[in-house]
Amino acid sequence: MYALIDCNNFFASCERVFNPSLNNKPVVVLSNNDGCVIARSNEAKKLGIPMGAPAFQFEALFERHDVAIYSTNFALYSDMSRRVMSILSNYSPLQEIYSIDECFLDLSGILEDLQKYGIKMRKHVFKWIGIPISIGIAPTKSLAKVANRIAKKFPEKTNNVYVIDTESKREKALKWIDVEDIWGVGRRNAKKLYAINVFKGVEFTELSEAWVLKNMTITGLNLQRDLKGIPSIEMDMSEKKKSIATTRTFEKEYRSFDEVKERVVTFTMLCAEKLRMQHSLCNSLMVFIETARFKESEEFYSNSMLIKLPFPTSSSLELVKFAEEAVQKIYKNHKSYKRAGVVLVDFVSEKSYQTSLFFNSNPKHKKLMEAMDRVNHKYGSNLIRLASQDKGTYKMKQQHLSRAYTTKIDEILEVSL
DNA sequence: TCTGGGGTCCTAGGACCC
DNA sequence: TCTGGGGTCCTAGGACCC
Repeated sequence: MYALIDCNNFFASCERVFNPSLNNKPVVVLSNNDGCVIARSNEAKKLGIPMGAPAFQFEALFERHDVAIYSTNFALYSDMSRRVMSILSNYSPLQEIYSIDECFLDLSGILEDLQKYGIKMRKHVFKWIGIPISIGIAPTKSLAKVANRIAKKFPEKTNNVYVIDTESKREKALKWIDVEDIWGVGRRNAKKLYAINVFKGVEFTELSEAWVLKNMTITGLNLQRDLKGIPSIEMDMSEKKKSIATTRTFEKEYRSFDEVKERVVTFTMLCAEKLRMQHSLCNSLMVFIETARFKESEEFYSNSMLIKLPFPTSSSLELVKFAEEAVQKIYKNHKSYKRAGVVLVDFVSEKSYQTSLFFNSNPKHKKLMEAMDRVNHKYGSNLIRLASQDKGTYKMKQQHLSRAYTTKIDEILEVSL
């Protein structure tokens, strides 16, 4: 059996932990630059504020209903996540951290009543961290997702824990769930399914495998089998990321190459630091820039460049050089840039990798980077930086930022990068 | 005035090989 | 009337997730 544990309205719940006066009140958390709504308390959901809603369109409604508004505080949320995950890891040796607020546990070999086991986890996390969670338990991962949805939808009846452990419960659950609400069925697939009169989960499981494979690829077929109760989606316990990205929408539009370049350099520095943290080297680097996509008065321009590196590296100095080269090639004059990003891909382990006959990463950089990371970690991530980085003079719009209650103050600054 | 950020996996088609 | 067959690797783009 697998459990899927999910924190309820995670970001909003994090804010509530440190400000209990928000309990029973509508709370929303906004994306960077206070742009979109990215988390809502149940009360806010009831007011009809949709996920991803542009904040400026809902200002009047926020005002009218006295909605508590927060800027995104990732230093806080990621630290709270770490704590929740750490507690949950006590309930199984096999934990897949699926996202900042969700994890799967493999419950094989747990002899206790699983409903009680789930309730125990819930109480434990709430008592120690103050975050409410919901738990779905079932014979496969996708069914655990369905069970979790039921636990959330009927909190009183289920105590926020629902177990699918019989064939009749599985059928009942699949008759209940709409096909578009199934994990792995997005808008596109839902449309295809509606077109052939498939609306409920159970109808999806009755489709021929050939149809599913043809129209929804192997991913869809694995999902279908998984929902039938045949485990077809494996646990993924790997801790290393396969790509690392830093992308930002700017607080204003940049017209000069130097401004755009400085931001790209800083993004590369952040990516490189994360890359070193997981002891990987990367073989490719992608840079993209784009103009304001919602502006009708100017034509939208977006371009990207993927650079295949001559050698694998995690040196900030080397990666920055390639990133500058890339941004130079895609930057066009007389445009106003609103967003840019850097993505590192194609990783190898720093412990064993193929060296090149002719070119290799400068061996001196390894120690330099180690020293830099150590200093920046201890004294704040801006202490040692490249001259070509931005000077931190730009300011992200964060009018409603809470404190980094559980971490150092300088990590707030890191978020603003 | 104002619309986020960070991931994973799969596939078709091109380029190349013998 | 008519021009082979069998592969691999890479990449861009699509679809999905939170």
